[in-house]
Amino acid sequence: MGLTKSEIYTEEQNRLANIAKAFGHPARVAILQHLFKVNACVCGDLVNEIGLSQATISQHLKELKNLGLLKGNIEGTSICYCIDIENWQNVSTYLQVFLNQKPTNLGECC
Amino acid sequence: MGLTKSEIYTEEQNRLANIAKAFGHPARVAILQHLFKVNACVCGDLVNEIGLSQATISQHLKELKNLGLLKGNIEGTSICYCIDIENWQNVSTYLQVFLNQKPTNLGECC
DNA sequence: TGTATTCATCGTAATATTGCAATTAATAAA
DNA sequence: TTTATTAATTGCAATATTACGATGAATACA
Repeated sequence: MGLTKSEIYTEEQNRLANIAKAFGHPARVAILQHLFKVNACVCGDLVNEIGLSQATISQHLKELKNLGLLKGNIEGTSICYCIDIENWQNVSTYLQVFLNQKPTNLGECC
Repeated sequence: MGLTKSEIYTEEQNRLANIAKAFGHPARVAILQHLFKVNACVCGDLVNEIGLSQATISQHLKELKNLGLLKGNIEGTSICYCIDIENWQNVSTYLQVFLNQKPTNLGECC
């Protein structure tokens, strides 16, 4: 039905999936990479840097902000975006614990 | 238009996004967690373990296989799935390089 | 040879996501 | 005040994803 049944999963499973989903689009990867490089960037610069419309960039920024990965300072009519390093590390670590898990016992069949 | 414009992104950006997308659904997180725990598991067990139909589980397994995260051995009428540890580590490391990047210069505004 | 079991695939329906044009809101500058 | 600039929001269209029932393919067992 296209509707993810979030209620049958654990908190951790839903949180991991939500975090991963934020990185699951090349536009958001590109935005994050650019912000890491310049570490201070207004929305308009991102529109020029990446080949998408201002409206679309704004939507992707919103998703990244919802996860707490970005923070922004208002500078006149523009907003300067940066990576929220502290939160980035929290989110990043949470995902990396999952990525670094090992099998509890060696496989007997494969 | 609902169509991701992959051609405007770098190889790396597309690859990172594809990897992240595989982890971007709680059912796939749950499947991977279970496989890590028991390290050998047929599809039917996953259907019981997770509350989804056999058809849906099979679809999710396909996506994980496409990324090379799983390998399977045929055992009679059933298939035994395991984590492909070597490939898991390749994929995992690729994503973690991205997650562990640092800003090149300190932000001046945020 | 059936029959049962197990997983894959197909068809479908519904929700989610992506992308953009148009509009709105807010501030700066004239 | 008016105009310009910048970003957010809204509304729409199209593609993508999720989920399941039905069906198909392959093997084990009788």
